[in-house]
Amino acid sequence: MDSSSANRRNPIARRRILRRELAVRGAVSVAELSDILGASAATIRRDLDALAREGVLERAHGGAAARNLRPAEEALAVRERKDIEEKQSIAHAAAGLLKSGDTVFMNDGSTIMAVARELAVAEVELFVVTSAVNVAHLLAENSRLTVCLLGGFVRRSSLATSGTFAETMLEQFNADVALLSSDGFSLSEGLSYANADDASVSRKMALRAKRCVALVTSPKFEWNARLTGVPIGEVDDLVTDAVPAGLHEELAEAAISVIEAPAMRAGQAA
Amino acid sequence: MDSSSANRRNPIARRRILRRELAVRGAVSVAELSDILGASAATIRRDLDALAREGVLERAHGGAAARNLRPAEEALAVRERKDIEEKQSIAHAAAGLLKSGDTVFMNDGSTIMAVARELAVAEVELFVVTSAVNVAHLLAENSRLTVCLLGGFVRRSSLATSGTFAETMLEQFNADVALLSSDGFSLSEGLSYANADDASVSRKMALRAKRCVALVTSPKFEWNARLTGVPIGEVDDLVTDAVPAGLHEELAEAAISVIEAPAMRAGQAA
DNA sequence: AATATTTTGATCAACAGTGATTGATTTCGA
DNA sequence: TCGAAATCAATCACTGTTGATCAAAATATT
Repeated sequence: MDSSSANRRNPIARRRILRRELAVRGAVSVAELSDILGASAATIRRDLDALAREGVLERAHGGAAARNLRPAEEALAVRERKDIEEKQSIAHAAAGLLKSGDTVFMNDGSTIMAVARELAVAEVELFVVTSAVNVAHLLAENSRLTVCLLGGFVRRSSLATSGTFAETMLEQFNADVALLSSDGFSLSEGLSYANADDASVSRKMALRAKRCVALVTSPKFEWNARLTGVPIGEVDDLVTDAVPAGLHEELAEAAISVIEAPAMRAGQAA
Repeated sequence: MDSSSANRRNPIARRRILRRELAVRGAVSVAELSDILGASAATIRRDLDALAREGVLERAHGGAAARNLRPAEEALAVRERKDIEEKQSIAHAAAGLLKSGDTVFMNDGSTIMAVARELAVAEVELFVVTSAVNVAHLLAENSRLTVCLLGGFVRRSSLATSGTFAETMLEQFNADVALLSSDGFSLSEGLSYANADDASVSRKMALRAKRCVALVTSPKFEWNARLTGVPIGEVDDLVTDAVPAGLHEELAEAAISVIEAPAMRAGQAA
């Protein structure tokens, strides 16, 4: 009724109806749509292909299905996929800094998750304190590692715990190393975060660890996220895939030792 | 209703329903799916094979089992698969006891994980406090649920947190309902556990909740595990697939209300 | 008004998804 | 351990879908 009245209309209107129809029904067939919208199958197919390119839906033989990855899951999945190579080499280098017996803080984020994957196959024995549920989930399966998970509310977007519980608990630990990722990094603001909980937990980790190692992928350089978490003075080491030109000297002045681990696209050394 | 309306449709929609079915039930048979989805067994088999290649599930003769569990920890996976139908119907019944706004304690174990799967697709809004990392991991993705994870050491065998941290934290909550699984159940010893941490956390949950609901699969009846966790007096409700003959009266005397949710092997009501 | 650009619908050969059939394989109960 | 029943992989024919191409129509541009 509603839809048929808007038949013979322009592409934008048609696609809007199409999207709504898809949202309501979850999945639609080309034939149905052609019927509802009064357009030929060819047109519908073109629409669907376009919307698929936009990522709104998933094409299938005979029709399409709405993309309902849960928002959180999708966001995480996308983040996981970004700059994978860079994150992996950073993670590998960072894991190399740890030695058996160390107590390690790890906050959350896709770079940290990459470190966790490294640790899962490494041979060091560690005591790991983390706020990331997925990191704990992965590492707890390993007998070489003792995993302590900070308690508190689990945030949907990042699957990390936060809040008073987490911070109070954190205050009872003293770590050798804190491995910290962030949303932004600059010499003026240090490690910055889009989320207040992340910022707060990360700062506390930095303060309570002897050595603070920042894991920063190159796109994050010279970018300040909303909140400053760890001031630059707290940072001892910086692990990154590539340091922007001109930053080397300033980092040296700030007494930050830099470990460069360039991403290896194809081949890689053992 | 939900599934049948989207029947005879495109592959993606079908596979999505299939995945959801799998997520909720933990395991599915080709015959059931063929019935539910209105597709031939050949098609279902092709779907399952495809999803198995994606690593979503594990193929088996006659059906498939969910595999959202980590690749490791075989023991957990095995326990997960034991008495699946019983656990599912218990989980379904237990989930039905909860109403929006409730604060719920959940300990850990495969039965509890089954409840989590139910809650993931249910429509209640809850505040969930749990010691199980995998439960938190699953539920945190859901916007209807606020998840609070107890902190502390993550045990490898069960992927649950325990220790002083967890217990101290637990003491700050007051719940409406505690959903508790156990390793053994008897009228003399109540809920018993093989692990001291489990016993201790569960007891504390029972004490701090207005209503204590025990989830017990029938093989656990009249079996006392090493440690008593929750004394029988604390138990208000018992959800189980089948109560052994003769136990009904004694349970009534102990003022425990029994909810029997027999396992459904093949057909199931919508 | 004339022309360029985009959108649309029709046609058709190639193709993918489905269900049925078959004979091999596995599972389960006796 | 054996045999019956269920499940499987492989194959085939059928149907509906696809993408490409092209001409007509609608729309925008000059």
